[in-house]
Formats: sequence, structure tokens, C-alpha cells
Amino acid sequence: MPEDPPNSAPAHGPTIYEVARRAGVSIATVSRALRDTGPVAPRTRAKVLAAVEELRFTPSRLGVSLAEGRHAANGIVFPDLSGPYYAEVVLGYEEVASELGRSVIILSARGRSNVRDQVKDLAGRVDGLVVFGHTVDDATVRELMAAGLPVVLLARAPIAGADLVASENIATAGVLTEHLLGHGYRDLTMLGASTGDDIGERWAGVTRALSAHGLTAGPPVPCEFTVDGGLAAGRDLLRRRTRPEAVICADDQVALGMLLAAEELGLDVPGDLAVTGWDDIMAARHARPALSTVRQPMRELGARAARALDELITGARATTRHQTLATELVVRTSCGEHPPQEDL
Amino acid sequence: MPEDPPNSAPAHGPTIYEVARRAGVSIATVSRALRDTGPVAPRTRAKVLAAVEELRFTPSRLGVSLAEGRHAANGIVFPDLSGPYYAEVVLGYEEVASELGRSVIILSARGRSNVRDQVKDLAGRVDGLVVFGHTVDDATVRELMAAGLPVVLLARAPIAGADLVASENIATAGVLTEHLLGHGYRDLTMLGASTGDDIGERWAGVTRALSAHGLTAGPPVPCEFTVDGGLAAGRDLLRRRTRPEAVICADDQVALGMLLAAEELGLDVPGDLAVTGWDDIMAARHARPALSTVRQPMRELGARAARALDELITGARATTRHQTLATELVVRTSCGEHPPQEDL
DNA sequence: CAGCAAAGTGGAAGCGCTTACAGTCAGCGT
DNA sequence: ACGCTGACTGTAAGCGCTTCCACTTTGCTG
Repeated sequence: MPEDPPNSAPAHGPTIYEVARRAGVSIATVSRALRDTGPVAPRTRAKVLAAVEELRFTPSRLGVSLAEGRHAANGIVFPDLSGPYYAEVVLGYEEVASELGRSVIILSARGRSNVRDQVKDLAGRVDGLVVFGHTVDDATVRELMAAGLPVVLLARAPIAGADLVASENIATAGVLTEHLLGHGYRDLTMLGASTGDDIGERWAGVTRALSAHGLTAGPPVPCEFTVDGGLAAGRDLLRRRTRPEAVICADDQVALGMLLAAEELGLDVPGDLAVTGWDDIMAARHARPALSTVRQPMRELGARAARALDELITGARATTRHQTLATELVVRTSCGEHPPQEDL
Repeated sequence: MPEDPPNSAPAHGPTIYEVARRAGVSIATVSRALRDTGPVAPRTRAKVLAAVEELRFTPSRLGVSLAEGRHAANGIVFPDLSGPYYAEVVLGYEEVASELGRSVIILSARGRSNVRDQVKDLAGRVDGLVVFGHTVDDATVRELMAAGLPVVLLARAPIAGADLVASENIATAGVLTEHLLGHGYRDLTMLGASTGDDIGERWAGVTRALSAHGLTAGPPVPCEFTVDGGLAAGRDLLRRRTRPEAVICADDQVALGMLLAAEELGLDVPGDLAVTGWDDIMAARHARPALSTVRQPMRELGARAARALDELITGARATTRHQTLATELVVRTSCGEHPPQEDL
């Protein structure tokens, strides 16, 4: 690392001092003129603005933030973001945060060992933080909250004292299950084992719906939550002596892998096998057979989180709140034949 | 907006002063002990660390940055990010930036009128900026560069003095065209009019390849760069008296829409019509027929941009550099039948 | 044992801005 | 003509940290 000279003038722009000198006023006046935070004579203001213009002055955020004691920035920690799901949520978040005048600093936790340190660093740069999924251990989250940092949890298990925004899983999993039962399937398999998170909730919903019909299913089959994971698990599953009638996949990527596996083995979906996903990512609509799945309001999840965080930061709300957004079963063709109707 | 009292103790954590007092040393010593930037006696260091531990002290980034004169953060401005393409690039960027010890502040330009102001604010928060596509007008970019801010351009037209990272378009467009010609198609249609950007380059490549064979094509057909745009344009195009033999779409989303249109009209792809995309987004692999397309190294684009920016910021490199990343034709089935072979 | 260098430490000056607080001045009421 | 009020403006004290410098202490070398 090239040790650059101590005072190598970081090429930063002009400071408020230069503007003040040029306008022939004090820095206090410049500040007031710019933020309209006190009386400034019209003539003076004009001089200041002229100087600002000539120097192309933009106040240093650092200086402003240090003096104001706030960052005007929010952070978000997300799991992988590789798939389309997380990206959409982050986008929805950024959109609203931006409207609220806050920058967004992102931190991906994908395969990082030092997330804890990175999160703590991040915490020092923002006025509030969104923790997406189980990317940060509870102890760290509590510590941040204890330090006075507003935190909003997104799509994960709650923590006392923190806001939570999540989408509904259990009920819709029930609806999905009922739908499959309606097709006449009785032997359902859950693909993608997981507990304590949204996927665990989905399985709970499925199980509950089944038992309401006096049915049971085996435990969820382990599977990595990727297309390749679904493909591998699918190959394995479909070559067994007794093939399931329907496979409920933990998410769309797994389901897409499953579709690939079925195709590879010459099985017809939904003829020989029904498959469902969860999320309704873009590829779900375009797969053939088109994937039946559950749509999550991804952008809305992010947007809600941004608003909730803003309320916490500005102090507009002091109590914590849990929001659950409705999800919707999207019936396409991978789960079985349906009377023709408009949908895609 | 609730005007909170001037000194409402922002609940910020302990400062270096409190640590110093508790450890019975000066703040200078605390700083040295923490950053290992000067001699500190073992005993002293221990005391400091103990105090840090007890107080759960984390240095304020604001203070550090202001004193250091750097943010340890990078910005990235991207167009829409709705599709999978931009998200991947941003991810690749974040990953590398994070490794290099820099936070990433994102700014989406989607449908915003005040991008210019937002970018200038962003510029004040970072040590360098990546401008993705034509999200920021050239004048503003130049202004930022003139102010000494390192800038890396991503997937867009170059600007003198700024680094550029882009993926190859022209040559691969030629390869794609040759491939289609190899299938025997002569009547090719370009879908998605655009000039002066990467899509414009693709059309240039296609046109050049065609003329090398003494062929020509009509001008690119206008079309919004979304699935629905492709669908609408496809309906229109395929109902004309003379249907094209092959449609080269500006990107995968348009191509997916085209596929939908063909399906809707009962046309067989590739039997009645060949379709190609560009980007190789996830859905391209899963569509049926699977979409032939051109793969862009999306993550790598972002990663390169991050590294280039880092070089500029640290001063490891002073000259500007243009990097073009290779792209690859991915032959699937939407462009015609091929002898069976391994690929997906 | 004087004389020095090195190690360890504290003081204090910024970094760029916001914002009490304290002046300065002109216009008014009486 | 004189104090008073307001409108303006400047001074200076932070915000939390890094780091240059100067000053003490050792620990050794001649």
C-alpha cells in the first residue's frame, strides 16, 4: 500500500471557509444562507450563492453529519442476494429510503466469516439498520439495539424490542396444500429442510393443512437452496422406488431445479409429478411448465422496512411493530391441469 | 416532522474520551493502541483494551473519516436494477469492495428526476464512484472528476479521463449472427432499438456480420426493454404478413416476451421462428424452449469495476484504463435444432 | 557515570460543518 | 434625542477522531 504523504490534499472540493472568504462573510452566514436556518439579508445571500456557484461548493457530508450528529444513511444486511428475491427487496428498500432522504449502505453476508465486525462498522455509518434474514446473530443485534440504534428485522424470527416486517407463510402454505390436495395428490414431499425461519413456517403450514385432512408427510428433504441443489435433490428423489406425487419446494430456485431433474428423467410435469415453488421470481413465469408458486410482495417488503425504520429514527413511533404482508398463491401449470383461464 | 430538542443525546455510543479516562491515559494513546499506529507499552495497551471492552466502544466512523480525510466507502449509481442483470453486477461490486475494506452506498436512478442532486450528495459520501450505464449526464460526471473524485464507468460510453469496464458486444454479436446464418436464416430482425450504448454496439455487430455476407436487415424495431415490451412487440411482429425467420432481441427479457408472444400465437420456436436474447439471466435457462443468448460476466463486471476504482483511489494507478470483458454465445434451443450435446 | 537514542506518552491542532451566543446597527416609539 | 427591538452577522465551541511534536522515561553505550 503506497504510503502517500501526510498532507496530500485529498483533492476534496472547496470548504465552507473558502466560500465564506470569497463571499466576504463568515462561515456561519454561509451555513445559514445554504440551509435557510436563520435570517440572512437578500444581498448577502446572493453573494454567498454566487460564491457557491463559482466554487462549485458542495458541503462535506462528513462535516455536516459530524456536526448534526446524524448520518442521513441507513444500512441493510442481506443474506445472499444472488437470487432475484433479495435483490428485489433491497431495491424496494432503496427506493423508499431515498425518498426519505437517506442513503443506503448495503452489506452482503454471503459466505463471510467476519459479518459481525462488518456489521458493527456499518452500524457506525448509519442512523438505523435493517437486518434481513438470519445474517446477524441475535446477540449482536441486541447489542446494537442496546447502543440505541434503531433496528428493523426483515423476513426472520422476531427479537424483542425490534420492529419486524415479514410476509405471511403459514396460511398461504395451507392454501397451497389445499390446492394440491384438490388435485387429488395425497403423497406430498417437502423439499428443502429448514427451521426457525420463513421456510420453517411454510412447512408448518403445510403440515398443519395435511393433518387437518388426516394426512401426514415425511420430514422435509434436505436440499441446498439453489437451482443446482434442487436438481441434485430432484434426481435423487425421482429415482427412488416410490416417487412422490407432488413436491412442494422451499423456493422457486429449488423448484426450477426439480423441473430440470424431471425433464432429465423424462418425467412429465404435471402429468407424472406436480411441482410448486415459492417467491414467484421471474423465471417461474417463463419455465415450461410454468411454475405454480406463491408470490411474495418483495418490493413492498423492502419498502415497509424502510418506512418502519424511518419512523423509528425520527422518533415518530417509539413502540415496536410487527407487520405481516399477505402472500398469494399463483396457480400455473406445474401443479396440475386447470380449466383454461387467464393467467400467466 | 417532530422537532426534537437540540441536545437529545443521539444515544451514540461512548467516545474515545471516555475510554481514555477509564483507562487512565490520553486519547492519543487510545487511538494508537487501537490502530497500532505507534508504540504503546503492553500494560497500557491492556488497560485500553479492557476499557474498550467494558464500554463496548466502537470508534465513530464519522470522526475517523473526518480525521483521516477518507470515507472508506464507494458509491454506485445504477439504472433500474429491476431485472437480474443489474442486481448481479451490483453484487459482484459489493463483494469486492467489501474485501477491500470499503462500504458500498447504492443509488438507483430508476425514474428519478433529481438524480443529479442525489449523485452530488452521494459523491460527498464516498472516495470514488461507479456510474453504471447512462444514469448520470456526462457534464455531471466530468464535474465530479474535475473535483478529484475517481470515477469508473460501467457498461456505457466512455468519457475522457475516466476508467471504463464493459463487456464485449460487437464481436460476439457477430458470432451470434453467424450462428443464425449457419442455421440457414436469412431474414433477421433486431428487436429493441437503441443507440450509443451497449445495445447499439450489438446492432452494429449484427449489421456488420450480415453485410459481410451481402445481407442487410431492417432497422431495429422499437421495443421497451421488459418482458411485457417484448410480448407486445412480439404480438405485433408475428402477426405481420411476412414473419421474420429469426428475431435477435436486445436482451433476455425482451426475448422472453417474444417467446410468450410466439406461444400465444401458436407458433413453434424454433420450428417456425428462431429467437435469441442477450445477458443469460436465470430465466433464460429455464424457459422452454431454452433461450439461446449471450452470457455476460455480470458479477465479474462489478468486481472489475470495484478493483479499478480501488486502484484509482489508492493511487496505485494514475492512468485511465478501459477493460472489455469477453462474452460468450450460449447456444440452447430457441435458435434452432442442434446435434445433441451437453449444455443447459 | 555522563550522554544519547529509543520507547512511551500527552498536548493540541486540525478535519468541515452547525449553532448557541454575543455583538452591531438601523429604525422606532416616546 | 435616547433607549429598545429586531434583523443581521461574526465568534467560537463543539462533533469524535488522527497525528505531529514535544516531553519524559528508561536502557545502554562508551
